[in-house]
Amino acid sequence: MAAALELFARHDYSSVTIKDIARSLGVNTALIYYYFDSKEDLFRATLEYFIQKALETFRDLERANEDPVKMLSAWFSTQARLAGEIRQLVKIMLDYSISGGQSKVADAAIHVFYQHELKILSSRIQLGVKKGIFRAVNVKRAAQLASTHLDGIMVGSLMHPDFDVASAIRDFEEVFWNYLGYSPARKVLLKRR
Amino acid sequence: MAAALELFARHDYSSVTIKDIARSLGVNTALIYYYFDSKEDLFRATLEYFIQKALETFRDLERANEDPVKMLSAWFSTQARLAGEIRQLVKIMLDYSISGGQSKVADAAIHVFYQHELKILSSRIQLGVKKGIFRAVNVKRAAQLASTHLDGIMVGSLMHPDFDVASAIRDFEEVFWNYLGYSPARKVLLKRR
Amino acid sequence: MAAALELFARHDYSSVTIKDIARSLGVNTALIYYYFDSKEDLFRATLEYFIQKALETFRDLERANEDPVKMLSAWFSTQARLAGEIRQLVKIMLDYSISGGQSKVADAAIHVFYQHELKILSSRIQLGVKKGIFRAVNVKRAAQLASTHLDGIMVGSLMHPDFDVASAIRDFEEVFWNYLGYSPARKVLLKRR
Amino acid sequence: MAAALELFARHDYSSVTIKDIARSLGVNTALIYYYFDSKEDLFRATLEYFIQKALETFRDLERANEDPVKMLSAWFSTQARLAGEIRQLVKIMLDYSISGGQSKVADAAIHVFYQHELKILSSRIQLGVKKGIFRAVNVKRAAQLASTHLDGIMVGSLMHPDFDVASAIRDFEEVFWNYLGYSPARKVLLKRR
DNA sequence: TATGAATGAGGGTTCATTCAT
DNA sequence: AATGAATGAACCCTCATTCAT
Repeated sequence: MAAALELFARHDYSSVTIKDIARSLGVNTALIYYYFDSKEDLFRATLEYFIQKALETFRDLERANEDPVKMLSAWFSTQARLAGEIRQLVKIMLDYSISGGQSKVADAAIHVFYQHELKILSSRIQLGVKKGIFRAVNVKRAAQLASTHLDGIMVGSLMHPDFDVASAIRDFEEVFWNYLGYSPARKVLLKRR
Repeated sequence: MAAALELFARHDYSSVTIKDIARSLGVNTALIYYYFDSKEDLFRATLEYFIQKALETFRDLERANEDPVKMLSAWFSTQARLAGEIRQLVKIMLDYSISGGQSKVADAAIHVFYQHELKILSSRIQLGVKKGIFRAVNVKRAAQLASTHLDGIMVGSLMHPDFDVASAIRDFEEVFWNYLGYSPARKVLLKRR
Repeated sequence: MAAALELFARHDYSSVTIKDIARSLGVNTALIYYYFDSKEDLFRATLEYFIQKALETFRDLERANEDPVKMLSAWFSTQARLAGEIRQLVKIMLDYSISGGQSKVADAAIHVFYQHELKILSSRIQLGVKKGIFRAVNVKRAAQLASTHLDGIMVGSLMHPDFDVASAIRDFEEVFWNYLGYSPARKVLLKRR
Repeated sequence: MAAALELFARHDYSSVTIKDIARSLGVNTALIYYYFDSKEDLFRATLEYFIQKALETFRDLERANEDPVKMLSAWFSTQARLAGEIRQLVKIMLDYSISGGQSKVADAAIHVFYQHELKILSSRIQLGVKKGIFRAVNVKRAAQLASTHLDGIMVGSLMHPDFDVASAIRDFEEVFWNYLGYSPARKVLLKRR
């Protein structure tokens, strides 16, 4: 599945052949069919697997950071650190969505993934609002905004080879803190190039 | 090219066959090759054509609105109004980028498209800053931010069937005005659901 | 379809490849798919086509011979003369039946074929009985008997390379006339080896 | 081999996979190769085994019935009783013959099977003729006739789902006794529906 | 005796593309 | 400008068979 992700993330679903995947693993084509029912099944399994992995990362983030500011901050830096992986995931989710996903399970996985992301962001923003750290924004809308923007960044990096993901995330982070009415520590801002 | 766009926007490049396109036009497959060198050529031509069309729209926007606030406002509402078309365009640009675009001309077209969008946004934001309507933000960064977010919205609407593009644009618009240190006219805010 | 029949009659359905058929025609494999939806479609079309052709032969037989004895006599000699073709047809009908035919149309064609054969035989036997040429046999049973035996002969010739179809038909013919209580012209019997 | 027969009799040789056979036995595919050299070897072995079994039945029949009428009568009723098994056997012999059997041993087995059947029938018909029970028919031809007709019946039951084997056998039996110039016991005829 | 994993060969099918008209 | 027919290459998938254990 890692090999499949690698390829599916670089080319579109139809361009990736089972032979490509097998070759990249140094195994026989037929072996793929020993483990997966079909190309689509492999794709779906890969999608689900890496969605689960990403969810895991999110959950860890949530568990490790009670404090809203710290948590959001960690979320941004995780997105920056794992930009490569996340871009891959976004890319194959896009591929799947575009080609008119057939699998209920994969549909659900994607949905759960975004719902979970929103939930994590919402809950901490909510907490921040309640604690008076943030101003009284519409919590759901704020979470959606962050999630959507990160998608935009991933897409930007897919389309423009010289897109600077790290900078883009920092820029948005600044806007987002500002939007929440929170002034982040100076050091973060000083770090800026 | 319109027929091609329609299909390329709904499925991925590889899934769309020349036969599909010919059938949707009620003509013979071979006829496509009378007008285009190859499938890729048709795709490229389609891409370029609709990029040009989009650029046209942008240019009209620019020409019609001298005032920064009006222009940005018009830009947002155009994005909302033409969301369907723009999403199609974003989608095939994504497809093209992902499959590792080979054509210099298409690459250039995509580049020009985004550069132009940034240029329009930048120039008016700059003007607003100079006029004292906006605070002294980093102009380029602000333009990039808006462009990126709109991409995120388009992608969101590609992936989530029930994604509310209009709302998402309005939400971001609010954040963006806020970021620019500008308080938009009341009516806009009152319209909010 | 003639080329397909030739091959389907010699080997089983699964053993015959589309490539074989294309090669035997000196055309490209893909061309087969220009005319037929699938291998199965080609098989079905072939089956139906040759069943129709066989029915035609039967109908001619019926039309040409009013007299019961002449008609049955002609039927036997036609079976002998066209043994090669009929064996092919029986063979692919067997193949189809065995592999659990899926097509309603083909099922119907086979059914119609046998029903028509029975109808022709029955009607003339009936006439013979009415005219007092034959004894009062159970008409349907007699027709079924002849039809079944001819199938047996075709199968025999499929299984045993040295099976003498002509003799077998003559032998059965004698038994059949005897069964109908009719004494055929001497010359027929004198022809015997 | 019983499992193989079951499958080979229901579908054609090529359609039955080793995996199918293994699965129907609840064992691993590779295990089949522990006992048989190849798929063809398994098929051949199965064929030979069930031919031997059928021969056994014939031999028993021969041994148990000295009297020609009783023996032939028993032969017919055995064919009716074991129609299911015999049809399976005929079917795979057909499959084998059609696909151009390669194995000398299997060829020989099929040949021996039919020769033996003919021998049994011939010898008893001969005896009946000598004893004056039957008229002076051509013994070989009479045996061949019965054998061929039974094949026809089996084929009929393969092709037509509602083919009534028992009736067909009874019908032919009547014709056959008539042909031999023998009037069977009344009870047999009365049994007719 | 039995299994899971692996392979090579090939089959059906599709599709971009071309050719003749 | 338009079409029907034809082709070559490739792709997904299956299957008999083998290997290591």
